[in-house]
Amino acid sequence: MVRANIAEKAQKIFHAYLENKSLRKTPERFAILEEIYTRDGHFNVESLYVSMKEKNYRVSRATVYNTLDLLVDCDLVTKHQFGRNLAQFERAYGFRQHDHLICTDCNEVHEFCDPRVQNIQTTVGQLLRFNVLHHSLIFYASCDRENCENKIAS
Amino acid sequence: MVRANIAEKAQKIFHAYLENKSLRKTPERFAILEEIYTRDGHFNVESLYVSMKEKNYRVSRATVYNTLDLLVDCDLVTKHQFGRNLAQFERAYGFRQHDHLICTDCNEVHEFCDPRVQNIQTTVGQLLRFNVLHHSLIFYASCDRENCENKIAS
DNA sequence: CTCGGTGCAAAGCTTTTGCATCCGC
DNA sequence: GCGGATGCAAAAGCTTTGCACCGAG
Repeated sequence: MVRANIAEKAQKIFHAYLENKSLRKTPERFAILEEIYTRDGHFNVESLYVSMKEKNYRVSRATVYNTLDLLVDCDLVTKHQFGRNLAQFERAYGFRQHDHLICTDCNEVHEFCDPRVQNIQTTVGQLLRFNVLHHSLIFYASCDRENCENKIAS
Repeated sequence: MVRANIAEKAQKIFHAYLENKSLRKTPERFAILEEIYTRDGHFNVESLYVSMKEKNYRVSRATVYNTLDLLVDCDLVTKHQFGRNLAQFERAYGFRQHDHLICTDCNEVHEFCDPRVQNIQTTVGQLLRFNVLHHSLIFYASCDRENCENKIAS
């Protein structure tokens, strides 16, 4: 599935979600979703807000926050709490589920996928008698500088 | 090892750390460490600050933040970023390494331990050629209310 | 005696909130 | 037209910073 189709499908999912929850299908909401699916990788509220402002789109931070909450709720966007006071987001639809490794030297964020995480999730859920909905796994690691540069380049 | 010994040992570790880094062994620093090892479970900066104020100990928030950074650096305290803008901390010395499951219904924090996390850490480290120092694994789960009450009681 | 560490308060940053206006339904 | 949604700006909440004073080495 190419990116254009993914973005299109995401719009349909969002439309259905809003319909189902009796929420209004405002142009701002769809514009924000489109902007997100046009971007690559991770982003934060401020960069998303600035991007839209640069395109002369009239939005407020409040609307961006509000819409992101909705998108997270309908699983089109994932929210991460990597740093101290900066929430990071990323697209969640049409992209393989993965976890993150953060370089403590250069702060680069790398992605990885290990099926065993799912197994642990199942085991722990049964053990504690909880229904695990989702998870966050972050590895904090160091690298020698040159190795790091390679990773960034790739 | 009983708690008193753990706290005592932690004080010695901190003393050695400060010595090694040529940092001053101020009474505030040791008072903060003691307060932490006296408490149970998780805490945040504000609650720690209030506790010390209630005991009529003269400290400032700035010093609490500063000291916590040092304690995290020498592995006596672990820092978590559970919620949006509230960093949580917990003692790290003399307590088994574990991960967390957070109930999305009542926000209770439960602990669990699964050795397979270590295996994944090793695998991913080798794969991405990083030296993984530590990790954060959080499961977000829901419970039926009654089950939740039991967990809180235990 | 020096200068790192502290207390206090102000500033900084991200996120939330109040209110008048706007527009989807 | 009604009531939810938006934009703007002010407020809130956690954390950091500037500065004068204090006290560990």
